[in-house]
Amino acid sequence: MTESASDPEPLPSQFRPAEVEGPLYERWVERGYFTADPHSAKPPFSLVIPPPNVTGSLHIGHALEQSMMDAITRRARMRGSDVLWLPGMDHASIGVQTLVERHLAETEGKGRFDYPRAEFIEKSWVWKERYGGQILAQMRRLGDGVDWSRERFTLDDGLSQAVQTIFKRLYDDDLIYRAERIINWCPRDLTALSDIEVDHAEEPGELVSIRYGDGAASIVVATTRAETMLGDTAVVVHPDDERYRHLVGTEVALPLTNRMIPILADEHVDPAFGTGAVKVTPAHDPNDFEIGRRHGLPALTIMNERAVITAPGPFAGLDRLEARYSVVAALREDGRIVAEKRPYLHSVGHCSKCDTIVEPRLSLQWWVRVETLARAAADAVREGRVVIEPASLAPRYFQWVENLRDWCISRQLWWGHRIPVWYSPDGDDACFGPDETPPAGWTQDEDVLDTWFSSALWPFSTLGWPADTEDLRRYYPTTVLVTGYDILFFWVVRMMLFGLYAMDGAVPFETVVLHGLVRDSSGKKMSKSRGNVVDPLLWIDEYGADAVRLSLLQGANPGADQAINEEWVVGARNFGTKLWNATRFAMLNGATVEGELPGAGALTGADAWIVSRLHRVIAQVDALYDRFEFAKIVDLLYHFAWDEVCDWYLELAKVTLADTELAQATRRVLGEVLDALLRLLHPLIPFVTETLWTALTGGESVVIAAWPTGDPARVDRGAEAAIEALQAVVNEVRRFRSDQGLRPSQRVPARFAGLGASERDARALLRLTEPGEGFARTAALTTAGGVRIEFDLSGAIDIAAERTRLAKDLAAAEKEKAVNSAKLGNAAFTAKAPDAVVAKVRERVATAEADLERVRAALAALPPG
RNA sequence: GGGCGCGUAGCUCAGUGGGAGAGCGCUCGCUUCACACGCGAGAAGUCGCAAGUUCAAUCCUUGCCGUGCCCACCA
Repeated sequence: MTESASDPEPLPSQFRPAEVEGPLYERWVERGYFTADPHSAKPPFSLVIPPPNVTGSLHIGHALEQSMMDAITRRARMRGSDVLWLPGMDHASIGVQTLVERHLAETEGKGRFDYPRAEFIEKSWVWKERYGGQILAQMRRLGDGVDWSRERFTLDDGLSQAVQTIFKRLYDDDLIYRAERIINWCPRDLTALSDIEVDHAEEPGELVSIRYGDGAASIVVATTRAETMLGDTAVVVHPDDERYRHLVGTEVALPLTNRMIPILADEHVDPAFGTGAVKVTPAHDPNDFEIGRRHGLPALTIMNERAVITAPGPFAGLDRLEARYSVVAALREDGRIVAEKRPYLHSVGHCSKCDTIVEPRLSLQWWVRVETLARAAADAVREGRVVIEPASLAPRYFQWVENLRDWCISRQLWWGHRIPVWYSPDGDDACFGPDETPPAGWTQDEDVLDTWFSSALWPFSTLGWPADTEDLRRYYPTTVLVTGYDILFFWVVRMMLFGLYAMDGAVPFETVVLHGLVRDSSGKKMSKSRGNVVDPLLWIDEYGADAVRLSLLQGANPGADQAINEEWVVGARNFGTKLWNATRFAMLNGATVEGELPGAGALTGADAWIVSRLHRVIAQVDALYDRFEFAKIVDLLYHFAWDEVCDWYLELAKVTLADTELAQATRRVLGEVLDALLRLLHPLIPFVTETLWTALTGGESVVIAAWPTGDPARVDRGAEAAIEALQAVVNEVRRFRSDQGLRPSQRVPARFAGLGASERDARALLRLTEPGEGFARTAALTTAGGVRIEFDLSGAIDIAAERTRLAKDLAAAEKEKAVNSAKLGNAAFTAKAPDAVVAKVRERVATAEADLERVRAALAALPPG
């Protein structure tokens, strides 16, 4: 840095995000801008962060989600609300436990069961501190205006009390129960999983057909899981299936064992599939379990929790996949394999955390009875008490909530909320609340709760529930929830279930704003295996947080996935630089926010125009915020700032700034427009706007500045029309100059007719000088406004090029006239089309005729040659 | 199998029953006194295909093709 202390420039020549973002953020936090005040007279506006899992670091999707929330809350704050954006993290029970186990295996070579439970949990807390801290640091880098004084964690004391309280309430209401059913079991993580923690994938397997029994009493069944036959307790056929009618009620010998099993009839069977006969393994298949229950069949468990065969015999001790191979081999040897289809493509469920093939397992677990809760959750949305944005995603919500099955909430894990049920030595069970003490000698259930159980309480547990706190009364229901559509089922639905239940029918949030997934530049899903994952922090380091935020919001169409690419971020960074230079120019030229802005009638030319445009834009931005249309908000402000303010207004201001009479008004308008523009952009790009706004206005912080108000009285149609006419002339002449190969710097003499007060502006923008002595007309240009411009090109004009271009214009105008005249000639059109449409077509014919006129005149004015 | 969505410029995406748009990329020109992370000019699309409704279809309806997602089932 070689800048001298007397450097007259109020701003350095370039914005350096890395140097200013950190200090700016810490100042905002220290000054308490983000701290909610329940005693404030302002209206409350609240939202809770979807708590990131403490499994690692933030990804680009978090950056998008938090950019949206930050924009929403910063604007709400500027609009005069008492804003609470509550931050926190989720303990992510199975997610973290899996990672900790993996970490311990790598570092200490030990498994989970090599540690006492308490020690394992201790190690998990160490993990939480490490990665949780990383996540919080990333949120600060992004600029999240969260209330750090209210940060929560799903496993902290208060939230644990909330979990225990609602568990007991549900238990007492008979909405939580314990039952033995088939659940999804991960043989590696050794825990039950809910349906949505299982990912299904089409995979090649085998379908083998096996003959059970012999001779006339035999029946052929097909299976993809031959090893489960060891636990078969029946064969079922469809009751109407003529092929097997004679066998129903008889028994058949189960191969490889000495057991006789019944052949039964059940509606579940599809006679058209396979042989129409199904083997039934009630302990290892959910459908078979239901069949078994209907017919009172025994359920034989033939595997242990690690999916190793326990059924006595030659297969005992084999893993399920080894057993499958061995069982088929043994059957083949017995001549019982009738058919084999391999590969056979079918859907296989995998543990969403460790990818192990899940094993349906008969198991005693805790369940939430969802029927009544789900009905209330559906009603709340149907009745409009909760609004889903975009509305097009509401069917997804209903599809889920209306087909919800009871929720398995117990997990055979250690990291999480332990189930608050105790058992007496006699085996009785009872649930105890946070302030109750179980009788001596009773022991607590070993299992913990599904991580989503505590997440479901997040909108009110974080505010102090079950205590009747000031925060809870003021900030519940929360105003808006921002989250990905992919989490609708996991989280949003469950918050609805529990929120309505715990809060006596009060919804957890008034609006759900759903965003899509951030994908790579060609629209592919980001994944570690593809190697196309981008780390938002790397981009923040290189281009600044504002650039990353803006590039993400620029693509954020409601509920839709978006592609992201480094080039997008570069473009967003460039926009920040543009703003920087525009503000720098304004300040170097005495832009001011002091004093009253001259009234609408007192402004002239470009000053009146840009103020008018500003107020239109403010109104449009407000309307777009109401629908959370971030991509459109960015588009609108981007083009207003770049095209209108920078490309046109600043250039026109250069003219008036040189005029002693007009300069003062322009300095004030410059200050006014940039002040408002920076406020409008602040929720999107907080750092650069803060730097520029404080420099421009001398104000304390744009964070606490007022959001601009659109004033219809400031809209000046006359001023807009005048500048539009000027723009038409300037564009036309620029095209002429470019076609003619005239250097931008070359000053060209020209004579105007018909442009009036804007002539000086046009001359300045176009570098046209007054005609001097000996001005000889060599070319004339007329424009749509009836303006005529004559050039003295001293023979330098490329007449052939100009003639070609004019011929092209002529053809376009002729076509335009023909097309629209034809419409007017169509009686059906003039009779049935709305008057406004007909009038518009008439106008287009008139415009085309005028264009024809001027192009012909221009052609005629061309010198021969 | 059920449901939802998408197919618009080279790429990523907006959009509307009545004149096809943006960003990036591309071409040409420019050290024009805020900015080359810039300025100016320009090229580029049978709006997936077909039929229908309509005075009028990129937009509405139906079918087809392609593509993505969600749910269920897959013995």
